[in-house]
Amino acid sequence: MSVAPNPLMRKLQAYHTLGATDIAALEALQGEAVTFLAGDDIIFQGQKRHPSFVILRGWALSVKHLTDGSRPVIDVHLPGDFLAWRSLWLSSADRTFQALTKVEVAPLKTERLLETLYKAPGLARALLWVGAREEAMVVERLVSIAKRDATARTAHFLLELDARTKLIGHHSGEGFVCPLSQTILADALGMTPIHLNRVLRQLREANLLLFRDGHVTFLDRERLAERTGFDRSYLDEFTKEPT
Amino acid sequence: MSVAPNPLMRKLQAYHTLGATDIAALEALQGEAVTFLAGDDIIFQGQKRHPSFVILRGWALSVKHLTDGSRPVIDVHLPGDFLAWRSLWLSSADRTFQALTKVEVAPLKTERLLETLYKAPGLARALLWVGAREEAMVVERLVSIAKRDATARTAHFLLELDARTKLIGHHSGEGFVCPLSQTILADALGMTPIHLNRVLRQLREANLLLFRDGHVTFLDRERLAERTGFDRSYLDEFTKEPT
DNA sequence: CGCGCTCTTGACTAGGGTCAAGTGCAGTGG
DNA sequence: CCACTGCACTTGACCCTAGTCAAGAGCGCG
Repeated sequence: MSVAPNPLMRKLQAYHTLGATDIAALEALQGEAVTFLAGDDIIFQGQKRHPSFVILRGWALSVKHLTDGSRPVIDVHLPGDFLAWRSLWLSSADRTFQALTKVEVAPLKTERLLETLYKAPGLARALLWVGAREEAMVVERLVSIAKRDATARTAHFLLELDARTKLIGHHSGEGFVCPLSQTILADALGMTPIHLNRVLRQLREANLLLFRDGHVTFLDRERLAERTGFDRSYLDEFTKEPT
Repeated sequence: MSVAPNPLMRKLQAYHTLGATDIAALEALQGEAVTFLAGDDIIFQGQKRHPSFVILRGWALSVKHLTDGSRPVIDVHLPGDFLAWRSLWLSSADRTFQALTKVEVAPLKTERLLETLYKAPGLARALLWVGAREEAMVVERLVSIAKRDATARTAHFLLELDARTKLIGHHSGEGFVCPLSQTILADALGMTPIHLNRVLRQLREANLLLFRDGHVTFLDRERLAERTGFDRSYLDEFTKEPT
């Protein structure tokens, strides 16, 4: 598996053509890289005037602290993803971002953001696209948890990660490296690790996919998509050229 | 119940002070009002180069068409809310927006958006806040469906609508006018209308809230929040002054 | 008057949660 | 080298929340 030198650039370029101005503006937005170890909090819920980052290497999670003490997983974040850029405009961070693996991130210099975007409209368009795509993913997960059963939900999420890792080049063709434990994956899918384990066994026994030793391997994407009602058009949003 | 003349302005001003430039820019963004009747599609899923609107009067829904033919409700939209502004940057609308009641909307003129925001930074800040707040609500609903039981979920959603209607002045102090049918509300909460009906009965018999004749009336917000594990700090995000 | 829609309630069922026990392995210290 | 601990994973048995099926009431409307 080859690792792209710059996942963010790769992701943006997969969809929009960036000019020299845009690329320079994007690079000027990023500060010096910082490293967090697995388990570290990168930004914590309630933090005021928190920074925002873009992930260079490694995976992160966002979790939400509830009053009952539980910490459900909201999302997973891959290289090339932004962390907490929305909540920059709230009074404080609305969730905690933590390193899932060792993670390298670059802080975003957002003081002159509006000016930067005005002067680099190609970059602006690409970033607005990223924002819209993120919302589409959250909405898709909402639908997934509300309407689909545990098996379809699991398959759907793993197929989404399949597309996301492809987009940044972290993909082998057969599958991808996935540092999520079953416990965390179950949490992100709104079910118990015990039940996820049963679902994964069924998928494995049906020769649809393997989730093992930190690798997800698809044995039959077609049948998987069909059996779990996976909506192809939803993935197209990620790759299709806009009008 | 009094209806504010301009719900959007009221919502933005509740949080940010807008200068004359910002207000002029906001008004210049809006085109001439259009009316849709209850049940009409305002923007449909898959529509390319779709418009975006701000709601002046009435309630709207966004629903997602799935391959199995079902149409789960993603969100409800109140006066002062934007419709489909995120998906402007995708190749097509990712969901259908439909009028729940008779709805009056103003189209947004987004051609010169970046320039407008650059020249009216106060407005930019307010709109970024709106976007962040919307994401926070979707995330909250995700958590709700994933982690909370039917009763807590219902109470949580109605308390959220309570806060939203207050913000735009569509509120009586005791409760608010709610044109949602039990069928639609159940759909938005990821449960069956039958079960929602049972939940509402329990809440009514416990003297916590009434949902009747298109009105939601809170009998005991304190006890409701406590019994259902409602997170107060989540609501603060909507009203607290930022740093 | 009858159709259709929302709401209501009851009886039954099943998907997935809870509880419990056990395996395998990596790290740590004796 | 071998306990010992902790964590991730696995599986079985049982149970409960919420879905499904069914029937009926109330009401607006052509």
